[in-house]
Amino acid sequence: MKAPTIADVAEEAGVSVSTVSRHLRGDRVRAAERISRAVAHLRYRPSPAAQSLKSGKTGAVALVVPDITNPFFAAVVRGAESITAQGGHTIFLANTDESDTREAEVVEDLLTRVDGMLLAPASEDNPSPQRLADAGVPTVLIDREAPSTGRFDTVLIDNHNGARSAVEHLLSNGHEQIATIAGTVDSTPGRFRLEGYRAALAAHSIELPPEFVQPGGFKEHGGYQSMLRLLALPDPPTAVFVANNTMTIGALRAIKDIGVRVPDDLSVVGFDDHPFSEILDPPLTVIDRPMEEQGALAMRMLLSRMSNDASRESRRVVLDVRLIERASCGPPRSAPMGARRRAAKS
Amino acid sequence: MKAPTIADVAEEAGVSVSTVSRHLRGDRVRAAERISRAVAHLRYRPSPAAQSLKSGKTGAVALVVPDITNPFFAAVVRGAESITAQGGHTIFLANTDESDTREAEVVEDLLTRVDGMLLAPASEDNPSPQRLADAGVPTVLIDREAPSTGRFDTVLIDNHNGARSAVEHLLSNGHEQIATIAGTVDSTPGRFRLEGYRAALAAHSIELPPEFVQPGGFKEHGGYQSMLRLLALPDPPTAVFVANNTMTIGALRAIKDIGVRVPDDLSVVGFDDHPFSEILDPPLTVIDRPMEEQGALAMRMLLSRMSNDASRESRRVVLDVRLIERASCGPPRSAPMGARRRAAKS
DNA sequence: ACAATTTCTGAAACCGTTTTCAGACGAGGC
DNA sequence: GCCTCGTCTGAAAACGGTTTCAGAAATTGT
Repeated sequence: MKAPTIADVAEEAGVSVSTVSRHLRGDRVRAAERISRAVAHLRYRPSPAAQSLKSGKTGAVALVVPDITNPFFAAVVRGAESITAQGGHTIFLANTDESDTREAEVVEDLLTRVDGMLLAPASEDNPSPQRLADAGVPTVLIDREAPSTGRFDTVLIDNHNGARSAVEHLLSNGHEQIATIAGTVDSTPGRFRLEGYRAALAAHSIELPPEFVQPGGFKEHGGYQSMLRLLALPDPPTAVFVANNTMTIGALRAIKDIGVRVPDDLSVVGFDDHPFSEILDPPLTVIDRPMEEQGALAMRMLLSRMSNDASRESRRVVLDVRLIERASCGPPRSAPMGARRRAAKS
Repeated sequence: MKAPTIADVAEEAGVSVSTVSRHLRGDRVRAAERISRAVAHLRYRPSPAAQSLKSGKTGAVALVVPDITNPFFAAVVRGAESITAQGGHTIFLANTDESDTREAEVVEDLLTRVDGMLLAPASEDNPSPQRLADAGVPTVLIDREAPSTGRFDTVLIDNHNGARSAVEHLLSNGHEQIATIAGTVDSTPGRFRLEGYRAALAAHSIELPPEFVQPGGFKEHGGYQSMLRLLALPDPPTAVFVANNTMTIGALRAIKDIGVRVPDDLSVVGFDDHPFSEILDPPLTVIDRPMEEQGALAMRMLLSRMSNDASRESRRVVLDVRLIERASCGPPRSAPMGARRRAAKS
């Protein structure tokens, strides 16, 4: 009923607790055989609480994400998990619901319970990373940077290039009226994906009305509303780059509700792939990235930071993304384009 | 740099550690004001390790799922998380990859680190629940039952009725050649969904060839292969009930690859809804269930079991499911079966 | 002002490990 | 056979809190 302690084992084996402890930690000990039997017989498991009290190590790592139901973060969790599965660390998971205040609470609570933390901050101007640094907790940032960049290990993806190549794909299809549904701009992915979009257009000297950048807040509902607004414009875009997966769902729902046809009336590129992308009609062209690898890499960096001397210079890794071409993009409708192009060039 | 202890606070406030401890636990204390200041000033946080060593409580709860990237389990995590967010428990998350041996390891490791566990066992004949019971860890089973049913708190959904109403929906559309892509049969959902399918057919005295039950193992690839086999049958079904979300993705991919039209050539019902279901073409008819609620309810039951006297009788809750009718089901092709059979063969 | 009562307080024991420190024991060299 | 050396062992002191216990201080009543 009640969990056996090391003293119970010692008694059953007829030795002192010190000897049992030593045997368990791998020292050579005369009564090794008897102790092992006692351990097995009593089903003894050392108390993690007592161990961490003594050692100062908890054997746990925290993983804090803004939204676990987002398939990207689910994949990150899985990637991170696959690394610790080997090495004896267990994972505390927490969800912040994209809220800075919730994140602060969660971080404050986890601070003392873990040896290190993987954190995807809700926003860039957010005190959590600093708090972790102050408390001396090794930290790796995932997907989002800290204000004081360069001082934290960080695992990012190439948001700028991803967005740029999405837009360039549309440009190469002949589009010029290209809108975007952007994420929250005070987050790293939101910021850089918007910049990439702008950079691609600027490279082709295309200027567009401000309504072509719609804020979607990275939420499905935001994507829905944004797409509705874009399609209601007197001079609507012929192509849209949607800056994340959940907004894409909303955007496609709006498209379906309105009855616009893809890619005939409108070309669409999303960000982040999903098994469903392939079976949509038409299959969705997206920017893909190695999600599980991002989580796994972050965890590896954290473990290394935790074991190696903690003062080594911090690293910032940027993973490559790639365009997966499917059928949601095509040339703009021929008739209006002529007029439009002329208008744009003159 | 190094974390302050209660002794540091006591010194700064000019009282004994006992007084500080009492104040922190809520007792009236004369030096309350001074102590609070010292706590704030030093940013003191009590050590969870020391606290649990003394109290025997860890303040943590484990949540063990077979696959975190499955949106259902992601939702369960979120639901469970939303409950603990209030009450001061933190969550250990572990993934078992649907493997019994991995689950045993994980459970064994977490056993000592938590006050209670939420577990979705990989299979029904699986020693983990028993192990938890032996160790005296309060446990609530999610979505899957234990062999010795009735001895654990369990939060299930009505798999049987879900499957039955899916098949009845197809029957009411005029189908008789109804196949199913089943999950793993040694899991609770797999078993009951298959039974529900069979019960619906039996109620209408319909007998079908054994090939109409295809094992898909709850995996996307299994769904893909199964659908391929069904469509290659000399006398293929006119409707298919797919027993979970990931297999449905695979099945739809197969349908797309082969070029079969839904619902004209084939009607499809899936199990578990998803935001994508609505934007598929055609939108997918599914059995829906309250996923987050399932997680939240399980967590509530666990917390109650942990606080209330642990020996109260165990409860088995079965949540209702409902059919969401969309456009992936229609009447079978009007042409008589005979004609179709001939066409397929030639 | 004094006794009886209540409220606060600090010292010390305890939770289950690990680790230091001496000391016990056995082996080997002379 | 005795001494030295090395190996193994157990007692005890941490780790950082909570809680018991007894005593000190404050409060109350007369």
